[in-house]
Amino acid sequence: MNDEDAGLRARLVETGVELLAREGVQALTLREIARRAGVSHGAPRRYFPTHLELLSAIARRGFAALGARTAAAVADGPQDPRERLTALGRAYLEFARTERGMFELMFRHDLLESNRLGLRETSLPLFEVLVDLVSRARPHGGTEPAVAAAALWANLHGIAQLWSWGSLQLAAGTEDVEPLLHAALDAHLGTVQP
Amino acid sequence: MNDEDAGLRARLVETGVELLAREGVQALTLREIARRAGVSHGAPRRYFPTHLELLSAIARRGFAALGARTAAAVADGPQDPRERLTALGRAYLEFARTERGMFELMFRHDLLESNRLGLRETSLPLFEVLVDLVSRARPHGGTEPAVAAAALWANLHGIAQLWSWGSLQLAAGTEDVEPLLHAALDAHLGTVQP
DNA sequence: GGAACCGAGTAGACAGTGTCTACCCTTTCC
DNA sequence: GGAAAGGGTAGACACTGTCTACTCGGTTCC
Repeated sequence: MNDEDAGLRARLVETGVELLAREGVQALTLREIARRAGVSHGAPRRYFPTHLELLSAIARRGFAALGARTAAAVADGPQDPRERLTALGRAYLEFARTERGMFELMFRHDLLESNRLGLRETSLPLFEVLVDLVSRARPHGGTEPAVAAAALWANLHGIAQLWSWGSLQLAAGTEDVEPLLHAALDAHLGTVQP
Repeated sequence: MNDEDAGLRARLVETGVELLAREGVQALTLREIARRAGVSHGAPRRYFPTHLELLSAIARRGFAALGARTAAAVADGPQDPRERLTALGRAYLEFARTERGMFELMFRHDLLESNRLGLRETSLPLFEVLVDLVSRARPHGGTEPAVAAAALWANLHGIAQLWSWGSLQLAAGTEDVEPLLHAALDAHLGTVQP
């Protein structure tokens, strides 16, 4: 009882994150999380009145991680906005690939609707970075920057989503997601004509 | 028992489709479907060994409907490939909006993984139409047609997905999805410079 | 210092779920 | 006419999420 005790609340979320990574989203039972955290099945109820609220807390960790990872990718690379967008997109797709269960949980409709996710706080920063980069990479664009950024985001998300279940690689006829990423970036930012 | 009797199998799927449209995906319990179909909870087991297989059969109806609707939209309009792609995209988004529950069910990961969906048969035709239209609307494109079509599809799908839970309209600052559709089409097909 | 209280976790109940198994009932076949 | 078999019933089982009564260790009163 020394390792990051900090109350049961945090331990439950932590346990959930690990369980999710290890065994997938269908393993995220309220009782199973409680079991792994070493408490009775009624204990979580004090902190999370319902199962969905616990899942939302876990998903929020995912949004934070995704935001941090994409932000790091953007900060690391060179300054060229297009390069940064490439890094951002790659990080997004990489997250969806490696953190499959988390990514699936994050975008579950029943979670998003009963919105205790606080998306406004957790994912708007990421989006603002995106708007900034897009408007700098595409200075003479016709469509409004926010709309263009939203369209690009949707493209990244769609690629991540469809890629994760293999139908897209079948359609595109490639085993690598990189061509799709570049196709999306070329499309939304304009191909540099040599 | 005259109304489209045709065996319990079809009736279960039909009941599931209606229940899904009326009450959403969380209402699609095996027992509830059986109840509404007027049989005992063990009856479906003869035709669908597991709950997932019944859900897959229902989802397959969704893919068929989506394919039919987009095909009709493409066939109806004018011949210009870009106009047809606009109609296709609009039909796709409209389907996601009006058939929310079905759309959600169709792209559930646990369904897609244990793949009894037969996606190769149900959604590849739609994709081939897409490839054809894209290559005609974008005759001098740099990227391979299949990849470009896949990227566009992913964009449509991402817009549908993100739009359906309201974060995208918040981000893009619009209540209408049409600007996003046009942004995506402009991006992937190239803006016609006047 | 003892009593009242209160936060935190336990344990059992309850309805509902998916799956499995034993049991009917009707129809068909020979 | 009796056997066989397909198609549906009904009950059991383990499991889930939620609710409620309870316990137990500390803290706070007076």
